[in-house]
Amino acid sequence: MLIMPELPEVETIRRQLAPLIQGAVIVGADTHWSSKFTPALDAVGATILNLSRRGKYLLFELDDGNELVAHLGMTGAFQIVAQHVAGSPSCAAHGPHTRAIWALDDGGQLIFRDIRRFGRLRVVPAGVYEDIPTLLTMGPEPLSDAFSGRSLHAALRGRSRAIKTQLLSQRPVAGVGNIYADEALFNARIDPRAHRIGPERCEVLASQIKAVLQTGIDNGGTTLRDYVDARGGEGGNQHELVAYGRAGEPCISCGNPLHSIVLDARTTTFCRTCQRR
DNA sequence: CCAGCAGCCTGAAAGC
DNA sequence: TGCTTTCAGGCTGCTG
Repeated sequence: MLIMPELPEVETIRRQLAPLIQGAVIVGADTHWSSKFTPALDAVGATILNLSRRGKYLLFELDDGNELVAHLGMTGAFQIVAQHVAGSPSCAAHGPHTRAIWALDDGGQLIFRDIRRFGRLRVVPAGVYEDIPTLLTMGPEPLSDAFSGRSLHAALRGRSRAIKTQLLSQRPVAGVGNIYADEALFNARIDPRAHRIGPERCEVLASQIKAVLQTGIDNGGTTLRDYVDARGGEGGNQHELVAYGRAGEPCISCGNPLHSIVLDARTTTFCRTCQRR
């Protein structure tokens, strides 16, 4: 499975998973040996009260005052195995890419798979993110009123890096990754390498960030290759993409071929004609 | 404080 | 055909 979980994909997983695990007691666990995943063992004994999201992070609220913080990295995915499974939970029993498994009191199991192991699991006191710098310094939720053209412009002030790099840093706004950054910048007609964005263009960009993320959620996320969500289904947002993954194909606005560059080690697709610095 | 960048990973695709 | 190389990229942690 290849997935690229940005805010819409994580939100889709959250909505599907939440009703299946709320109120469940974690009665056992097993993890991959890496310290990226072993902290999952610390959740054993707790009850899952709620599942929320901050940017691209999933937050499992536990009844002992702690929080299980999950980041899906590039290829992470959650799945519920509903049928009763006898014996201790075992990652090895669920294929080569299972990195964590939690046994629930109803006999089911919550499974975290992650082929490339870019994901990470941690248990921290609720809301205490001192050891998770990206979460600690994360900007406002893009679909909240706290994020606006004004807040974006203020966040960019005094920074010198390219606008796309800023967006991916999670600091001006939470949850934007490579796909939706390219889409929003295309729709806002802003060159991803632009360094200075005035108040008016920040208004347009903020509006487009909200729009592409909301559309992504409405479509159940973007499916690349054989990505599947928590239900094993696939999203439909890939059919809406106008920039990401379309290098060499005609711009939907001017018809010229879209251009591809590498910006901060990330593939970046944009229109040289329509998008201005 | 900020900018820049190597490193982490593995399967798919491309190259030879 | 089969082996090797390249590519994908969110975040962390180090250096300057």
